[in-house]
Amino acid sequence: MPELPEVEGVVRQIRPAAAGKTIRDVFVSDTIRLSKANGKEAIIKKMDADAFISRLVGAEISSVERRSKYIYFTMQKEREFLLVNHLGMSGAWFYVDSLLSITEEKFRRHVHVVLTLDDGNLLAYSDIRRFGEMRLLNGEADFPPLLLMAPEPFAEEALEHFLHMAERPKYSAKPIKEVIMDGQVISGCGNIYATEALFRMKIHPNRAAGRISRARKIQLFKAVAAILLESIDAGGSTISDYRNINGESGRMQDRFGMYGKKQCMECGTATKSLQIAGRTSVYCPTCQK
DNA sequence: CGTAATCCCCGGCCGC
DNA sequence: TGCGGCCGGGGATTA
Repeated sequence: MPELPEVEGVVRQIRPAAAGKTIRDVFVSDTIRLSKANGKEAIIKKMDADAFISRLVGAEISSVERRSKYIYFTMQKEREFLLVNHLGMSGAWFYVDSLLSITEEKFRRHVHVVLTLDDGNLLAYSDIRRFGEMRLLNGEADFPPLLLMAPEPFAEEALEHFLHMAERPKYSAKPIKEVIMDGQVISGCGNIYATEALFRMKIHPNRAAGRISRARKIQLFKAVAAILLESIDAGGSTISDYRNINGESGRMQDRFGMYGKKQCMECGTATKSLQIAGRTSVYCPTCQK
């Protein structure tokens, strides 16, 4: 499940492959077409497959950037527009000369969008569970949730934003884990990195945000940002379906102290898990208070 | 208008 | 081998 570090890795690989290239052709899978014909919003949002294709064909990809867990492809055609992609649970990009070059069958058989570039290669989007999204926008304002995202966690104003948001009344009674996973509070921190940051800080995931001192909140925010950076350096985490565009796995999962663990890596106590905001939250009942 | 709860998009995977 | 149930990011919808 790609979070900020995984998306960053993908963007760093897509950028040199895609930037400056022009899209010659676009393929959308029959699965997506059928799903949309049945009234579902499968991957391609708010637009039918043919409109999606005709808007993209002939566009030049002028830049590829990450914003939170989203990938922004800036396109130039008659006018500038954006292709905004979220990888959801299982989205993955491949830059290949042929779909047959995607060696892992479970990725190859779930390729749903293919951009044929003017260098003859393909940018293929695979999404096993189809929780990913693609939107064509004239700007962020066309999709208001983008405007509400917290600043990038490494931006100077991110800490102040975090404190301001986390101290709002609506968050004070909520479990701290739910608060740091809220994209309007911190960008890009999902279940994995929230779990790890709380473990490092020895904070119980269910502790009410309002019952954590400002000093501890500052430390917690810094722990989240540090772990995200560490993971970027390690090539991200590979949990189930994440691959980078070369089909490679990351290494950050080898450094987890808590996520997916049966025993605490610090004290050996059996870990516990509970549901917070609908997500499994693992913690050490001895270390985390 | 803001907030909270529920629904939904899916197939790999696990346990029986 | 078959099959039911679980899991989850986050927007949309409903209350």
